[in-house]
Amino acid sequence: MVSQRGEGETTTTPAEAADKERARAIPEAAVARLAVYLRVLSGMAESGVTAVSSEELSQAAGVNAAKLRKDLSYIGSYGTRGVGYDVEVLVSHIERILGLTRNHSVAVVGIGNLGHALANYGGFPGRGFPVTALFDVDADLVGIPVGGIPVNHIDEITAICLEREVSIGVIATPPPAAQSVCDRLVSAGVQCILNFAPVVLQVPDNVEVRKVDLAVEMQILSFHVARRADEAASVSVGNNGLGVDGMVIRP
Amino acid sequence: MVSQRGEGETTTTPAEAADKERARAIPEAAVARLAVYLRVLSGMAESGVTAVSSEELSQAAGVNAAKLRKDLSYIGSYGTRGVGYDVEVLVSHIERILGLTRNHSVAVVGIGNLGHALANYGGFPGRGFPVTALFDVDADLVGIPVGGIPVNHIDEITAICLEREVSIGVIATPPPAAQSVCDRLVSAGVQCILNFAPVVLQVPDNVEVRKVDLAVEMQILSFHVARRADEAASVSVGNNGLGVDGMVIRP
DNA sequence: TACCGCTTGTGAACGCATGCACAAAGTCGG
DNA sequence: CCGACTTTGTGCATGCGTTCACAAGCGGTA
Repeated sequence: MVSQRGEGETTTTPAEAADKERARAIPEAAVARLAVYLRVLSGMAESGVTAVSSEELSQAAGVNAAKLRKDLSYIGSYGTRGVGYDVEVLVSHIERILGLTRNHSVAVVGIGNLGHALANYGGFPGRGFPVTALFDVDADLVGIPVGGIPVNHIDEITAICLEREVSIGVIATPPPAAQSVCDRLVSAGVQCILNFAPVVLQVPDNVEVRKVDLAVEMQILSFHVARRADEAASVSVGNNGLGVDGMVIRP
Repeated sequence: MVSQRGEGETTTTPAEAADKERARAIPEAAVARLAVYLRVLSGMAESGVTAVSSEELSQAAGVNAAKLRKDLSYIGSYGTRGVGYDVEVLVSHIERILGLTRNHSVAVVGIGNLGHALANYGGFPGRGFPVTALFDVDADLVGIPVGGIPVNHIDEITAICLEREVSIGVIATPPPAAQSVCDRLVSAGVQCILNFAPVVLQVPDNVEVRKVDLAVEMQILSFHVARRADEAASVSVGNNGLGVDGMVIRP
Protein backbone atom coordinates (compact mmCIF):
# COMPACT_ATOMS: atom_id res chain seq x y z
CA MET A 1 0.00 0.00 0.00
CA VAL A 2 1.53 3.27 -1.11
CA SER A 3 0.89 6.57 0.65
CA GLN A 4 0.45 9.17 -2.03
CA ARG A 5 0.71 12.31 0.05
CA GLY A 6 3.81 13.01 2.08
CA GLU A 7 2.59 16.26 3.58
CA GLY A 8 0.83 16.97 6.83
CA GLU A 9 1.96 13.89 8.69
CA THR A 10 4.75 15.15 10.89
CA THR A 11 3.13 16.49 14.06
CA THR A 12 0.42 13.88 14.48
CA THR A 13 1.40 10.41 15.62
CA PRO A 14 2.12 7.93 12.87
CA ALA A 15 -0.88 5.82 13.88
CA GLU A 16 -3.25 8.75 13.60
CA ALA A 17 -1.85 9.82 10.29
CA ALA A 18 -2.23 6.30 8.99
CA ASP A 19 -5.84 6.21 10.20
CA LYS A 20 -6.64 9.38 8.36
CA GLU A 21 -5.13 8.12 5.17
CA ARG A 22 -7.18 4.96 5.36
CA ALA A 23 -10.43 6.69 6.27
CA ARG A 24 -10.73 7.92 2.74
CA ALA A 25 -10.62 4.42 1.31
CA ILE A 26 -13.16 2.70 3.54
CA PRO A 27 -16.22 1.60 1.57
CA GLU A 28 -19.49 3.11 2.68
CA ALA A 29 -20.94 -0.32 3.43
CA ALA A 30 -18.00 -1.20 5.63
CA VAL A 31 -18.44 1.95 7.72
CA ALA A 32 -21.97 0.92 8.61
CA ARG A 33 -20.75 -2.49 9.70
CA LEU A 34 -17.88 -1.05 11.72
CA ALA A 35 -20.45 0.77 13.80
CA VAL A 36 -22.14 -2.54 14.48
CA TYR A 37 -18.87 -4.23 15.38
CA LEU A 38 -18.18 -1.37 17.75
CA ARG A 39 -21.40 -1.94 19.60
CA VAL A 40 -20.85 -5.67 19.87
CA LEU A 41 -17.29 -5.12 21.05
CA SER A 42 -18.36 -2.57 23.63
CA GLY A 43 -20.83 -5.08 24.98
CA MET A 44 -18.10 -7.70 25.15
CA ALA A 45 -15.75 -5.33 26.92
CA GLU A 46 -18.41 -4.64 29.54
CA SER A 47 -18.83 -8.36 30.03
CA GLY A 48 -15.15 -8.65 30.73
CA VAL A 49 -14.18 -10.27 27.43
CA THR A 50 -10.69 -9.17 26.47
CA ALA A 51 -9.98 -11.12 23.29
CA VAL A 52 -12.09 -12.23 20.38
CA SER A 53 -11.57 -14.09 17.11
CA SER A 54 -12.96 -13.00 13.78
CA GLU A 55 -15.23 -16.04 13.85
CA GLU A 56 -16.81 -15.17 17.20
CA LEU A 57 -17.17 -11.50 16.45
CA SER A 58 -18.61 -12.09 13.00
CA GLN A 59 -21.25 -14.39 14.40
CA ALA A 60 -22.21 -11.91 17.09
CA ALA A 61 -22.47 -9.19 14.48
CA GLY A 62 -24.39 -11.35 12.05
CA VAL A 63 -21.93 -11.21 9.17
CA ASN A 64 -19.53 -13.42 7.28
CA ALA A 65 -16.15 -13.91 8.99
CA ALA A 66 -14.19 -13.10 5.85
CA LYS A 67 -16.13 -9.90 5.40
CA LEU A 68 -15.46 -8.91 8.97
CA ARG A 69 -11.73 -9.43 8.55
CA LYS A 70 -11.75 -7.42 5.36
CA ASP A 71 -13.66 -4.64 7.06
CA LEU A 72 -11.17 -4.58 9.91
CA SER A 73 -8.29 -4.62 7.47
CA TYR A 74 -9.52 -1.29 6.11
CA ILE A 75 -8.66 0.32 9.42
CA GLY A 76 -5.31 -1.44 9.81
CA SER A 77 -3.80 -4.66 11.10
CA TYR A 78 -4.55 -4.78 14.79
CA GLY A 79 -5.12 -8.51 15.20
CA THR A 80 -2.70 -11.20 16.28
CA ARG A 81 -2.48 -14.21 14.01
CA GLY A 82 -3.24 -17.42 15.79
CA VAL A 83 -4.99 -15.54 18.59
CA GLY A 84 -7.49 -12.97 17.43
CA TYR A 85 -8.20 -9.39 18.33
CA ASP A 86 -7.82 -7.50 21.58
CA VAL A 87 -11.24 -6.07 22.35
CA GLU A 88 -10.03 -2.82 23.87
CA VAL A 89 -7.61 -2.12 21.06
CA LEU A 90 -10.25 -2.75 18.43
CA VAL A 91 -12.78 -0.56 20.22
CA SER A 92 -10.44 2.37 20.41
CA HIS A 93 -9.35 2.09 16.80
CA ILE A 94 -12.89 1.85 15.48
CA GLU A 95 -13.88 4.80 17.64
CA ARG A 96 -11.06 6.83 16.20
CA ILE A 97 -11.90 5.90 12.62
CA LEU A 98 -15.57 6.74 13.14
CA GLY A 99 -14.59 10.09 14.59
CA LEU A 100 -16.10 9.36 17.99
CA THR A 101 -13.15 10.90 19.81
CA ARG A 102 -14.56 14.30 18.98
CA ASN A 103 -17.84 15.19 20.63
CA HIS A 104 -20.62 15.69 18.12
CA SER A 105 -23.26 17.88 19.51
CA VAL A 106 -26.70 17.13 18.14
CA ALA A 107 -29.75 19.31 17.57
CA VAL A 108 -33.21 17.81 17.21
CA VAL A 109 -35.78 19.82 15.29
CA GLY A 110 -39.47 18.99 15.65
CA ILE A 111 -40.49 17.95 19.15
CA GLY A 112 -43.50 15.80 18.34
CA ASN A 113 -43.79 12.15 19.26
CA LEU A 114 -40.64 11.19 17.46
CA GLY A 115 -38.74 14.24 18.65
CA HIS A 116 -39.58 13.36 22.23
CA ALA A 117 -38.37 9.84 21.67
CA LEU A 118 -35.12 11.09 20.19
CA ALA A 119 -34.52 13.69 22.90
CA ASN A 120 -34.98 11.02 25.54
CA TYR A 121 -32.91 8.46 23.69
CA GLY A 122 -30.49 8.60 26.62
CA GLY A 123 -27.21 9.93 25.31
CA PHE A 124 -27.23 7.54 22.36
CA PRO A 125 -25.72 4.18 23.19
CA GLY A 126 -22.01 4.17 22.69
CA ARG A 127 -21.98 7.80 23.86
CA GLY A 128 -20.35 10.71 22.05
CA PHE A 129 -23.60 12.23 20.79
CA PRO A 130 -24.89 14.71 23.34
CA VAL A 131 -28.17 16.30 22.32
CA THR A 132 -27.54 19.95 23.07
CA ALA A 133 -30.46 21.71 21.46
CA LEU A 134 -34.14 21.16 20.70
CA PHE A 135 -36.31 23.23 18.40
CA ASP A 136 -39.97 23.49 17.48
CA VAL A 137 -42.31 25.98 15.83
CA ASP A 138 -44.92 25.61 18.53
CA ALA A 139 -44.53 28.54 20.92
CA ASP A 140 -46.29 26.54 23.65
CA LEU A 141 -43.41 24.08 23.71
CA VAL A 142 -40.68 26.70 23.97
CA GLY A 143 -38.97 26.68 27.34
CA ILE A 144 -40.34 23.29 28.36
CA PRO A 145 -37.49 20.88 29.01
CA VAL A 146 -37.58 17.56 27.20
CA GLY A 147 -35.05 14.97 28.26
CA GLY A 148 -33.40 17.67 30.34
CA ILE A 149 -32.98 20.22 27.55
CA PRO A 150 -35.29 23.21 27.09
CA VAL A 151 -36.99 23.60 23.73
CA ASN A 152 -36.10 26.67 21.71
CA HIS A 153 -38.09 28.35 19.00
CA ILE A 154 -37.20 27.31 15.51
CA ASP A 155 -36.24 30.87 14.57
CA GLU A 156 -33.27 30.60 16.88
CA ILE A 157 -31.74 27.68 14.99
CA THR A 158 -28.96 29.64 13.36
CA ALA A 159 -27.78 31.47 16.44
CA ILE A 160 -27.95 28.53 18.80
CA CYS A 161 -26.42 26.00 16.41
CA LEU A 162 -23.47 28.27 15.80
CA GLU A 163 -23.08 29.02 19.49
CA ARG A 164 -23.22 25.39 20.60
CA GLU A 165 -21.22 24.14 17.64
CA VAL A 166 -23.87 21.68 16.55
CA SER A 167 -22.41 19.29 14.02
CA ILE A 168 -25.38 16.99 13.46
CA GLY A 169 -28.96 18.10 12.87
CA VAL A 170 -31.86 15.69 13.24
CA ILE A 171 -35.08 16.55 11.41
CA ALA A 172 -38.20 15.09 12.99
CA THR A 173 -40.74 17.57 11.69
CA PRO A 174 -43.82 16.98 9.54
CA PRO A 175 -42.92 16.60 5.86
CA PRO A 176 -43.92 20.10 4.69
CA ALA A 177 -41.54 21.76 7.15
CA ALA A 178 -38.55 19.54 6.49
CA GLN A 179 -36.93 21.34 3.57
CA SER A 180 -37.19 24.73 5.21
CA VAL A 181 -35.73 23.40 8.45
CA CYS A 182 -32.99 21.74 6.48
CA ASP A 183 -32.11 25.00 4.77
CA ARG A 184 -31.88 26.77 8.11
CA LEU A 185 -29.65 24.08 9.55
CA VAL A 186 -27.37 24.29 6.55
CA SER A 187 -27.12 28.04 6.81
CA ALA A 188 -26.19 27.55 10.47
CA GLY A 189 -23.18 25.56 9.34
CA VAL A 190 -24.53 22.10 10.09
CA GLN A 191 -22.96 19.70 7.62
CA CYS A 192 -24.59 16.44 8.63
CA ILE A 193 -28.30 15.81 8.74
CA LEU A 194 -30.33 12.83 9.81
CA ASN A 195 -33.77 13.12 8.26
CA PHE A 196 -36.83 11.31 9.57
CA ALA A 197 -39.30 13.23 7.43
CA PRO A 198 -40.51 11.35 4.37
CA VAL A 199 -39.19 13.96 1.98
CA VAL A 200 -36.24 14.08 -0.40
CA LEU A 201 -34.10 16.94 0.85
CA GLN A 202 -32.17 19.18 -1.50
CA VAL A 203 -28.82 20.19 -0.04
CA PRO A 204 -25.51 21.60 -1.26
CA ASP A 205 -22.72 19.14 -2.08
CA ASN A 206 -20.83 19.77 1.13
CA VAL A 207 -23.69 18.57 3.31
CA GLU A 208 -24.21 14.90 4.12
CA VAL A 209 -27.77 13.65 4.52
CA ARG A 210 -28.91 10.28 5.77
CA LYS A 211 -32.56 9.46 5.87
CA VAL A 212 -34.57 7.09 7.99
CA ASP A 213 -37.88 6.49 6.31
CA LEU A 214 -40.34 4.31 8.18
CA ALA A 215 -42.80 4.08 5.32
CA VAL A 216 -40.08 2.90 2.96
CA GLU A 217 -38.90 0.27 5.42
CA MET A 218 -42.44 -1.01 5.80
CA GLN A 219 -42.90 -1.12 2.05
CA ILE A 220 -39.71 -3.06 1.56
CA LEU A 221 -40.97 -5.58 4.08
CA SER A 222 -44.30 -5.60 2.30
CA PHE A 223 -42.53 -6.42 -0.94
CA HIS A 224 -40.93 -9.43 0.69
CA VAL A 225 -44.20 -10.59 2.20
CA ALA A 226 -45.77 -10.41 -1.24
CA ARG A 227 -42.90 -12.19 -2.92
CA ARG A 228 -43.06 -14.98 -0.36
CA ALA A 229 -46.79 -15.37 -0.61
CA ASP A 230 -46.42 -15.64 -4.38
CA GLU A 231 -43.71 -18.24 -4.10
CA ALA A 232 -45.75 -20.20 -1.60
CA ALA A 233 -48.70 -19.94 -3.93
CA SER A 234 -46.88 -21.19 -7.01
CA VAL A 235 -45.46 -24.10 -5.03
CA SER A 236 -48.58 -25.10 -3.15
CA VAL A 237 -51.26 -24.71 -5.81
CA GLY A 238 -49.37 -26.16 -8.71
CA ASN A 239 -50.60 -24.98 -12.11
CA ASN A 240 -54.02 -23.44 -11.48
CA GLY A 241 -52.98 -20.18 -9.83
CA LEU A 242 -55.85 -20.21 -7.31
CA GLY A 243 -55.31 -18.04 -4.28
CA VAL A 244 -52.51 -16.14 -5.90
CA ASP A 245 -54.10 -12.74 -5.85
CA GLY A 246 -54.86 -10.79 -2.70
CA MET A 247 -55.17 -13.80 -0.47
CA VAL A 248 -52.75 -14.39 2.36
CA ILE A 249 -51.36 -17.89 2.24
CA ARG A 250 -50.59 -19.46 5.60
CA PRO A 251 -49.06 -22.90 5.04
CA MET B 1 -36.87 -11.63 -21.63
CA VAL B 2 -37.88 -15.28 -21.39
CA SER B 3 -40.43 -16.54 -18.87
CA GLN B 4 -39.02 -19.72 -17.42
CA ARG B 5 -42.13 -21.10 -15.76
CA GLY B 6 -45.26 -21.74 -17.75
CA GLU B 7 -47.38 -22.92 -14.82
CA GLY B 8 -49.78 -21.08 -12.58
CA GLU B 9 -50.51 -18.22 -14.91
CA THR B 10 -53.91 -19.06 -16.27
CA THR B 11 -56.46 -17.71 -13.81
CA THR B 12 -54.70 -14.47 -12.86
CA THR B 13 -54.57 -11.69 -15.40
CA PRO B 14 -51.54 -11.67 -17.67
CA ALA B 15 -50.37 -8.37 -16.18
CA GLU B 16 -50.44 -9.71 -12.65
CA ALA B 17 -48.68 -12.88 -13.64
CA ALA B 18 -45.99 -10.86 -15.34
CA ASP B 19 -45.61 -8.71 -12.24
CA LYS B 20 -45.06 -11.74 -10.08
CA GLU B 21 -42.46 -13.13 -12.42
CA ARG B 22 -40.56 -9.88 -12.34
CA ALA B 23 -40.80 -9.38 -8.59
CA ARG B 24 -38.20 -12.07 -8.09
CA ALA B 25 -35.66 -10.29 -10.23
CA ILE B 26 -35.90 -6.79 -8.76
CA PRO B 27 -32.66 -5.82 -7.02
CA GLU B 28 -32.98 -5.04 -3.34
CA ALA B 29 -31.69 -1.51 -3.87
CA ALA B 30 -34.26 -0.84 -6.54
CA VAL B 31 -37.12 -1.88 -4.27
CA ALA B 32 -36.13 0.78 -1.76
CA ARG B 33 -36.11 3.41 -4.49
CA LEU B 34 -39.44 2.28 -5.89
CA ALA B 35 -40.96 3.08 -2.52
CA VAL B 36 -39.54 6.58 -2.81
CA TYR B 37 -40.83 7.01 -6.34
CA LEU B 38 -44.22 5.89 -5.12
CA ARG B 39 -44.34 8.61 -2.52
CA VAL B 40 -43.26 11.28 -4.95
CA LEU B 41 -45.79 10.09 -7.51
CA SER B 42 -48.58 10.02 -4.94
CA GLY B 43 -47.78 13.59 -4.07
CA MET B 44 -47.86 14.55 -7.73
CA ALA B 45 -51.18 12.80 -8.24
CA GLU B 46 -52.67 14.76 -5.36
CA SER B 47 -51.40 17.96 -6.93
CA GLY B 48 -53.24 17.06 -10.11
CA VAL B 49 -50.19 16.10 -12.16
CA THR B 50 -51.12 13.37 -14.62
CA ALA B 51 -47.94 12.82 -16.60
CA VAL B 52 -44.28 12.93 -15.74
CA SER B 53 -40.99 12.33 -17.54
CA SER B 54 -38.14 10.29 -16.16
CA GLU B 55 -36.11 13.46 -15.89
CA GLU B 56 -38.66 15.27 -13.73
CA LEU B 57 -39.41 12.30 -11.55
CA SER B 58 -35.77 11.45 -11.03
CA GLN B 59 -35.02 14.96 -9.90
CA ALA B 60 -37.92 14.95 -7.46
CA ALA B 61 -36.74 11.63 -6.08
CA GLY B 62 -33.12 12.69 -5.89
CA VAL B 63 -31.67 10.07 -8.19
CA ASN B 64 -30.10 9.72 -11.60
CA ALA B 65 -32.57 9.66 -14.51
CA ALA B 66 -31.00 6.57 -16.05
CA LYS B 67 -31.23 4.72 -12.77
CA LEU B 68 -34.85 5.65 -12.43
CA ARG B 69 -35.67 4.32 -15.87
CA LYS B 70 -33.84 1.10 -15.15
CA ASP B 71 -35.67 0.74 -11.86
CA LEU B 72 -38.99 1.24 -13.59
CA SER B 73 -38.01 -1.19 -16.30
CA TYR B 74 -37.78 -3.91 -13.65
CA ILE B 75 -41.51 -3.66 -13.13
CA GLY B 76 -42.37 -3.47 -16.82
CA SER B 77 -42.69 -0.99 -19.66
CA TYR B 78 -45.44 1.37 -18.68
CA GLY B 79 -44.08 4.58 -20.15
CA THR B 80 -44.76 6.17 -23.50
CA ARG B 81 -41.73 7.07 -25.57
CA GLY B 82 -41.60 10.68 -26.50
CA VAL B 83 -44.07 11.52 -23.71
CA GLY B 84 -43.24 10.04 -20.34
CA TYR B 85 -45.20 8.15 -17.71
CA ASP B 86 -48.81 8.35 -16.65
CA VAL B 87 -48.74 9.09 -12.94
CA GLU B 88 -51.78 7.01 -12.03
CA VAL B 89 -50.61 4.00 -14.00
CA LEU B 90 -47.19 4.11 -12.42
CA VAL B 91 -48.63 4.46 -8.93
CA SER B 92 -50.84 1.45 -9.31
CA HIS B 93 -48.11 -0.73 -10.77
CA ILE B 94 -45.60 0.15 -8.07
CA GLU B 95 -48.24 -0.46 -5.41
CA ARG B 96 -48.91 -3.87 -6.85
CA ILE B 97 -45.23 -4.77 -7.06
CA LEU B 98 -44.64 -3.65 -3.49
CA GLY B 99 -47.57 -5.76 -2.37
CA LEU B 100 -49.55 -2.78 -1.08
CA THR B 101 -52.79 -4.14 -2.50
CA ARG B 102 -52.91 -6.53 0.41
CA ASN B 103 -53.42 -5.03 3.82
CA HIS B 104 -50.49 -5.65 6.10
CA SER B 105 -51.51 -5.49 9.67
CA VAL B 106 -48.76 -4.29 11.97
CA ALA B 107 -47.98 -5.00 15.61
CA VAL B 108 -45.77 -2.69 17.65
CA VAL B 109 -43.98 -4.19 20.64
CA GLY B 110 -42.56 -1.91 23.31
CA ILE B 111 -44.68 1.15 24.05
CA GLY B 112 -42.01 3.50 25.30
CA ASN B 113 -41.19 6.83 23.72
CA LEU B 114 -40.51 5.32 20.34
CA GLY B 115 -43.44 2.92 20.54
CA HIS B 116 -45.76 5.85 21.21
CA ALA B 117 -44.35 7.68 18.25
CA LEU B 118 -44.85 4.66 16.01
CA ALA B 119 -48.37 3.95 17.24
CA ASN B 120 -49.33 7.54 16.53
CA TYR B 121 -47.58 7.62 13.18
CA GLY B 122 -51.02 8.09 11.63
CA GLY B 123 -51.70 5.15 9.38
CA PHE B 124 -48.25 5.36 7.78
CA PRO B 125 -48.18 7.70 4.80
CA GLY B 126 -49.21 5.97 1.65
CA ARG B 127 -51.59 3.85 3.74
CA GLY B 128 -51.85 0.08 3.71
CA PHE B 129 -50.19 -0.45 7.07
CA PRO B 130 -52.84 -0.42 9.79
CA VAL B 131 -51.36 -0.83 13.25
CA THR B 132 -53.68 -3.41 14.80
CA ALA B 133 -51.92 -4.41 17.98
CA LEU B 134 -49.66 -2.93 20.65
CA PHE B 135 -47.74 -4.85 23.30
CA ASP B 136 -45.70 -4.07 26.38
CA VAL B 137 -44.41 -5.89 29.46
CA ASP B 138 -45.53 -3.12 31.77
CA ALA B 139 -48.86 -4.17 33.32
CA ASP B 140 -49.67 -0.52 34.04
CA LEU B 141 -49.84 0.19 30.34
CA VAL B 142 -52.14 -2.69 29.48
CA GLY B 143 -55.58 -1.55 28.45
CA ILE B 144 -54.58 2.04 27.92
CA PRO B 145 -55.23 3.08 24.33
CA VAL B 146 -52.36 4.60 22.40
CA GLY B 147 -53.16 6.06 19.03
CA GLY B 148 -56.60 4.51 19.37
CA ILE B 149 -55.44 0.97 20.03
CA PRO B 150 -55.39 -0.59 23.48
CA VAL B 151 -52.10 -1.99 24.72
CA ASN B 152 -51.97 -5.72 25.37
CA HIS B 153 -49.61 -7.62 27.60
CA ILE B 154 -46.63 -9.09 25.87
CA ASP B 155 -47.61 -12.62 26.86
CA GLU B 156 -50.57 -12.35 24.52
CA ILE B 157 -48.42 -11.81 21.44
CA THR B 158 -48.89 -15.25 19.99
CA ALA B 159 -52.64 -15.43 20.37
CA ILE B 160 -53.36 -11.90 19.21
CA CYS B 161 -50.95 -11.92 16.28
CA LEU B 162 -52.45 -15.11 14.98
CA GLU B 163 -55.98 -13.84 15.50
CA ARG B 164 -55.41 -10.47 13.81
CA GLU B 165 -53.22 -11.96 11.11
CA VAL B 166 -50.31 -9.65 11.85
CA SER B 167 -47.80 -9.81 9.04
CA ILE B 168 -45.29 -7.21 10.23
CA GLY B 169 -43.87 -6.93 13.72
CA VAL B 170 -42.13 -3.77 14.91
CA ILE B 171 -39.72 -4.12 17.82
CA ALA B 172 -39.26 -0.93 19.85
CA THR B 173 -38.19 -2.47 23.12
CA PRO B 174 -35.00 -1.93 25.12
CA PRO B 175 -32.11 -4.00 23.71
CA PRO B 176 -32.15 -6.82 26.28
CA ALA B 177 -35.77 -7.69 25.50
CA ALA B 178 -35.47 -7.58 21.73
CA GLN B 179 -34.37 -11.14 20.99
CA SER B 180 -36.99 -12.66 23.23
CA VAL B 181 -39.73 -10.52 21.69
CA CYS B 182 -38.46 -11.45 18.27
CA ASP B 183 -38.66 -15.15 19.08
CA ARG B 184 -42.23 -14.75 20.25
CA LEU B 185 -43.23 -12.88 17.12
CA VAL B 186 -41.67 -15.56 14.97
CA SER B 187 -43.49 -18.29 16.80
CA ALA B 188 -46.69 -16.34 16.22
CA GLY B 189 -46.09 -16.68 12.50
CA VAL B 190 -44.82 -13.15 11.85
CA GLN B 191 -42.40 -13.33 8.94
CA CYS B 192 -41.33 -9.71 8.67
CA ILE B 193 -39.76 -7.71 11.45
CA LEU B 194 -38.70 -4.11 11.69
CA ASN B 195 -36.21 -3.79 14.51
CA PHE B 196 -35.41 -0.51 16.24
CA ALA B 197 -33.45 -2.10 19.07
CA PRO B 198 -29.68 -1.86 18.69
CA VAL B 199 -29.24 -5.63 18.70
CA VAL B 200 -28.41 -8.15 16.03
CA LEU B 201 -31.40 -10.46 15.93
CA GLN B 202 -31.07 -14.17 15.24
CA VAL B 203 -33.98 -15.46 13.17
CA PRO B 204 -34.77 -18.50 11.01
CA ASP B 205 -34.18 -18.21 7.27
CA ASN B 206 -37.82 -17.72 6.41
CA VAL B 207 -38.08 -14.51 8.42
CA GLU B 208 -37.09 -11.15 7.00
CA VAL B 209 -35.58 -8.57 9.34
CA ARG B 210 -34.83 -4.95 8.64
CA LYS B 211 -33.20 -2.83 11.25
CA VAL B 212 -33.26 0.87 11.91
CA ASP B 213 -30.36 1.75 14.12
CA LEU B 214 -30.12 5.34 15.22
CA ALA B 215 -26.70 4.98 16.81
CA VAL B 216 -25.30 3.49 13.62
CA GLU B 217 -26.75 6.29 11.53
CA MET B 218 -25.22 8.86 13.83
CA GLN B 219 -21.86 7.12 13.71
CA ILE B 220 -21.89 7.02 9.94
CA LEU B 221 -22.52 10.75 9.95
CA SER B 222 -19.76 11.15 12.50
CA PHE B 223 -17.40 9.32 10.19
CA HIS B 224 -18.16 11.76 7.43
CA VAL B 225 -17.74 14.76 9.71
CA ALA B 226 -14.34 13.43 10.71
CA ARG B 227 -13.30 12.67 7.15
CA ARG B 228 -14.26 16.15 6.09
CA ALA B 229 -12.50 17.83 8.94
CA ASP B 230 -9.38 15.87 8.04
CA GLU B 231 -9.58 16.85 4.42
CA ALA B 232 -10.13 20.47 5.33
CA ALA B 233 -7.15 20.22 7.67
CA SER B 234 -4.77 18.77 5.11
CA VAL B 235 -5.79 21.37 2.58
CA SER B 236 -5.77 24.39 4.85
CA VAL B 237 -2.68 23.76 6.93
CA GLY B 238 -0.37 22.52 4.22
CA ASN B 239 2.49 20.40 5.52
CA ASN B 240 2.64 21.07 9.25
CA GLY B 241 -0.35 19.08 10.39
CA LEU B 242 -1.48 21.64 12.99
CA GLY B 243 -5.11 21.39 13.97
CA VAL B 244 -5.47 17.93 12.58
CA ASP B 245 -6.26 16.15 15.79
CA GLY B 246 -9.44 16.67 17.78
CA MET B 247 -9.98 20.22 16.67
CA VAL B 248 -13.01 21.20 14.64
CA ILE B 249 -12.06 23.17 11.59
CA ARG B 250 -14.57 25.83 10.54
CA PRO B 251 -13.36 27.49 7.36
C1' DT C 1 -48.55 9.86 -45.13
C1' DA C 2 -43.89 10.89 -44.04
C1' DC C 3 -40.78 13.30 -41.26
C1' DC C 4 -38.90 15.28 -36.95
C1' DG C 5 -37.98 15.68 -32.29
C1' DC C 6 -38.43 13.80 -27.89
C1' DT C 7 -38.33 10.19 -24.33
C1' DT C 8 -38.25 5.56 -23.11
C1' DG C 9 -36.09 1.03 -22.51
C1' DT C 10 -31.97 -1.59 -22.48
C1' DG C 11 -27.33 -3.70 -23.95
C1' DA C 12 -22.86 -3.17 -22.52
C1' DA C 13 -19.05 -1.41 -19.77
C1' DC C 14 -17.57 -0.12 -15.51
C1' DG C 15 -16.84 -0.05 -10.53
C1' DC C 16 -17.86 -1.54 -5.96
C1' DA C 17 -18.73 -5.17 -2.67
C1' DT C 18 -18.73 -9.98 -1.34
C1' DG C 19 -16.82 -14.50 -0.60
C1' DC C 20 -13.14 -17.85 -1.24
C1' DA C 21 -8.96 -19.81 -0.40
C1' DC C 22 -4.40 -19.61 1.03
C1' DA C 23 0.07 -17.74 2.46
C1' DA C 24 2.00 -15.27 6.31
C1' DA C 25 2.60 -14.96 11.06
C1' DG C 26 1.90 -15.79 15.45
C1' DT C 27 1.22 -19.12 19.85
C1' DC C 28 1.69 -23.28 22.38
C1' DG C 29 3.51 -27.80 23.67
C1' DG C 30 7.26 -30.80 23.76
C1' DC D 1 14.62 -24.77 19.67
C1' DC D 2 11.35 -26.78 16.61
C1' DG D 3 7.17 -28.27 14.67
C1' DA D 4 2.22 -28.31 14.64
C1' DC D 5 -1.79 -25.74 15.00
C1' DT D 6 -4.55 -21.61 14.84
C1' DT D 7 -6.09 -17.33 13.03
C1' DT D 8 -5.23 -13.20 10.56
C1' DG D 9 -4.71 -10.45 6.31
C1' DT D 10 -5.36 -10.28 1.45
C1' DG D 11 -5.09 -11.37 -3.81
C1' DC D 12 -8.43 -12.92 -6.86
C1' DA D 13 -12.64 -14.23 -8.91
C1' DT D 14 -17.48 -13.58 -8.95
C1' DG D 15 -21.77 -11.12 -8.80
C1' DC D 16 -24.49 -7.09 -8.13
C1' DG D 17 -25.53 -2.36 -8.98
C1' DT D 18 -24.74 1.92 -11.46
C1' DT D 19 -23.89 4.62 -15.43
C1' DC D 20 -23.50 5.53 -20.24
C1' DA D 21 -25.04 5.80 -24.70
C1' DC D 22 -28.03 4.79 -28.24
C1' DA D 23 -31.58 2.36 -30.92
C1' DA D 24 -36.49 1.85 -30.85
C1' DG D 25 -40.89 3.86 -30.61
C1' DC D 26 -44.40 7.39 -30.24
C1' DG D 27 -46.79 11.95 -30.86
C1' DG D 28 -47.12 16.00 -33.35
C1' DT D 29 -46.89 18.49 -37.69
C1' DA D 30 -46.83 19.65 -42.43
